Amino acid sequence: MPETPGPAEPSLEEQIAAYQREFQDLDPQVEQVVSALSRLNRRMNVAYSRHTATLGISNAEWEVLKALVVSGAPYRLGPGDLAKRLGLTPAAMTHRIDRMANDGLVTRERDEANRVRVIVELTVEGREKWLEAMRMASVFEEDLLQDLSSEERAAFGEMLMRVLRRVEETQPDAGGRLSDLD
Amino acid sequence: MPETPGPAEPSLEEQIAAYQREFQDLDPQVEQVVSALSRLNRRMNVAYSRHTATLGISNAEWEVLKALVVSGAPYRLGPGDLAKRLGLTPAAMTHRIDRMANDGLVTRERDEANRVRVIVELTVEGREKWLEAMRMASVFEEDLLQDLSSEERAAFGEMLMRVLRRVEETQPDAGGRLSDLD
DNA sequence: GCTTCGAACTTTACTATTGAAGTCTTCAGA
DNA sequence: TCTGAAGACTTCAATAGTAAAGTTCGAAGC
Repeated sequence: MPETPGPAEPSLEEQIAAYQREFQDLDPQVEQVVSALSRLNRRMNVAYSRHTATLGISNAEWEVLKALVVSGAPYRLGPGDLAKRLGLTPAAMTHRIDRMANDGLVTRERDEANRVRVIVELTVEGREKWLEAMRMASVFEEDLLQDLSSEERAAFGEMLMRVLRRVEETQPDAGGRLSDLD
Repeated sequence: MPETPGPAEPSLEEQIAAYQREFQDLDPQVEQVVSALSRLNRRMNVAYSRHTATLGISNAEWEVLKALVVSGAPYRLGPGDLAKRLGLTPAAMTHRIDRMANDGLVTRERDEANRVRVIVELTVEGREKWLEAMRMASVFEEDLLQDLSSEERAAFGEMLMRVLRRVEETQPDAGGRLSDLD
C-alpha cells in the first residue's frame, strides 16, 4: 500500500497551521474564515462544471445564460453590458458570443435603432439549457446546506451579506475583472 | 445627469428576485447564501489582484508562492505536486514555473536522487514577496470581517467548515481543475 | 452640412491554460 | 543485462483571455 500517494492538497487545518508558523501576527480565526470561503468556492465551481459539462456547455457559457435570464424578458443585452456583468473585457465577450451564437444559445444582431449597438438575445434553446443547469444547481445547493438548520441558514446568509456589504463599501472596485459569476 | 449609467451588475436582491421569477421551485434562502458566497469570493479575488499587482506579481504566481510556503521549510515541491495543489494541469505548471524561475521567485533543478523528478524551491526573494503579499492580505481580511463580533466570526467559520465538509464528502472531486487557491 | 469627438464593438498580437503526444528515467521481470 | 511498462515532466497544437489599436456610427459644434 502506498504510504502517501503523494503530497495532495493539505487540509485546511494544516494550511492554517503552516501560515501561522510562517507569519506570526496572523489571526487564525480570520484566516480560517477566509480560507474556508475560498476553498468552498473552489469546490462549488468544480461541481458546477460537472453539471454544465453534462449539458454540453461550459461554465463560461452558463454565466452568459444566467446574465441574460436575470436581465428578464425579452432576455436581451448588449455585449458591453454583458462584459460588465461578467467582469470580462469587451474583447473576450465578443469571442464568447461568437461561440455561443454558433452553438445556437444566443442570437447576435445589430440594433437598427442605433447601429453602433449590438443586441445579444437568448434563444429558446439557450433558455432551456439555463433551466436544466438551474435544476441541477438547485439540487446541489440544497444538498450543500443540508447540515444547516433553517435558523442557521438565515444567520449564515445574513453574515455573508454583511461581509459582502463591507467589501463593496471599502473596495471601490472600478469594474473588477477576474473570477466567476454568482 | 445620466438616468442609468448603463445596466451595471444587478444587486444580489434583484438577481435573486429574477431567478425566482424565472424558476419557481427555488429556495430563496439557499440561493441567497450561494449567490452571496460566490459574489463575495469574486470581490475578494479582485482585491487580492490589486495587492499582488502592486508587488509586481500575478495572483497565479502568488498561489505558487503560497503552496510552497505552506509545504514548510525547505520550501520545495515538485511540479506535479504543485499542479495537484493548485488544481492545474502539469503542462500549465511547467510554464508557470518557467516564468517564475525567470523572475527569480523560485529555482528549478533536477532531483539528483531520482533524475525523473524536478525540485522547485522558493528563493529568498520569493519568500519575501509572499510575506509582503501576506501582510497586505491580512490587513484586508481583518477589515473584511470588521462588522462581525468575535462570537459571530466563530459561528461563521464553524458553519463554513460544516458546509465545506459536506461538499467534500458528497463530491468525490477526482482532482478538480478550475479556480483559485485559498 | 462638415468635422470632430466619443461610444460600442471588433480585430490584432500576445499570454496562459488545456489535452494529447513525446522524452527521459527508473524499476521489475525474463 | 536487456526489455517493457510506468511515472514525471515537457512539448505541441488548439482554445480563451487581456490590452491596445482599429472601425463604424451617432451627436454636438461651428
